[in-house]
Amino acid sequence: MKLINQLSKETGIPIGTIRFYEKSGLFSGEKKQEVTTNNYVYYGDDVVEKLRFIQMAKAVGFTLAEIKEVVDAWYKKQISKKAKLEVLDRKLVQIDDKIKELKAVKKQIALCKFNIENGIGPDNN
Amino acid sequence: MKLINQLSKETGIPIGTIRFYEKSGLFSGEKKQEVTTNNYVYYGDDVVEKLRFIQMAKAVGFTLAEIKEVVDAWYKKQISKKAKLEVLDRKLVQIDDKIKELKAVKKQIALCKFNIENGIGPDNN
DNA sequence: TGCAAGTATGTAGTATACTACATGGTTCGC
DNA sequence: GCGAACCATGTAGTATACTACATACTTGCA
Repeated sequence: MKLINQLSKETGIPIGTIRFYEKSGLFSGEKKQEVTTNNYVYYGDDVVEKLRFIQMAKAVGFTLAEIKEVVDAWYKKQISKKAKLEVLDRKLVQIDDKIKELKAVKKQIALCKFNIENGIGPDNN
Repeated sequence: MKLINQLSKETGIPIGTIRFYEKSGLFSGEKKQEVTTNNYVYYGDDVVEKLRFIQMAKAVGFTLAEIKEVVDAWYKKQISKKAKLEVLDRKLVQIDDKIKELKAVKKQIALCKFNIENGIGPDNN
């Protein structure tokens, strides 16, 4: 079990951001009932995994709300199997769309590069 | 030459957002000097192209500032050929990173789906 | 034991990207 | 020629995602 500082060191995510994510319901740590002198919160390895997932998902343009959907689909017992699978299938479609769009952007930039290399300017100005 | 309303209809981007993008320096329309009764702004087909590019680039997590870099690399005469190509190469690397991350997220979600389908819950709770 | 470093809680401020609203002028169709 | 629809400008508000700061308590080490 880790304290927040260690969590931050392992993931590179600032402590303030981790607290913000926790407050947003993306995961939660636990207080140890055997410790009564303080109210420090401890986090398991699953939180490190979730943080890494959040990092990746954010980097490709998912919002925290969207990421929370996926995390809930995996961790919340209250949600039915069918509902979970629906959420995940929707995300997979979204991801494929994003990959398609990235390839389109890549193509555009490559074309743009080619034109610059060959001294071809834009149509206007 | 199009007015802002037509631009909005062609791209599906709200007028307010288009104005915001223009104010952010992503592109600019022009006033027609032969028209003196109003100060309507007209946009060329290049603006439609830029808007579509912005849409795609935003969908995959690029910020307007990052998008502006690319647009400037293509349209600004003041920037040297070398500097332009550097910007574009950096973006291409970023895009490849994003594609890699999307594939990693996809793998994670597929695994998550597999586990749910087979009734395997998460380690904790 | 003293004090730097770590932790919790809460509030406020910032950056980005819109979004809405108010005002005032213009154009177009009937 | 009049009203609906459109245009420009400006200001303010909202949502998201942090980021910083103040306060106060706790821990660990010299």
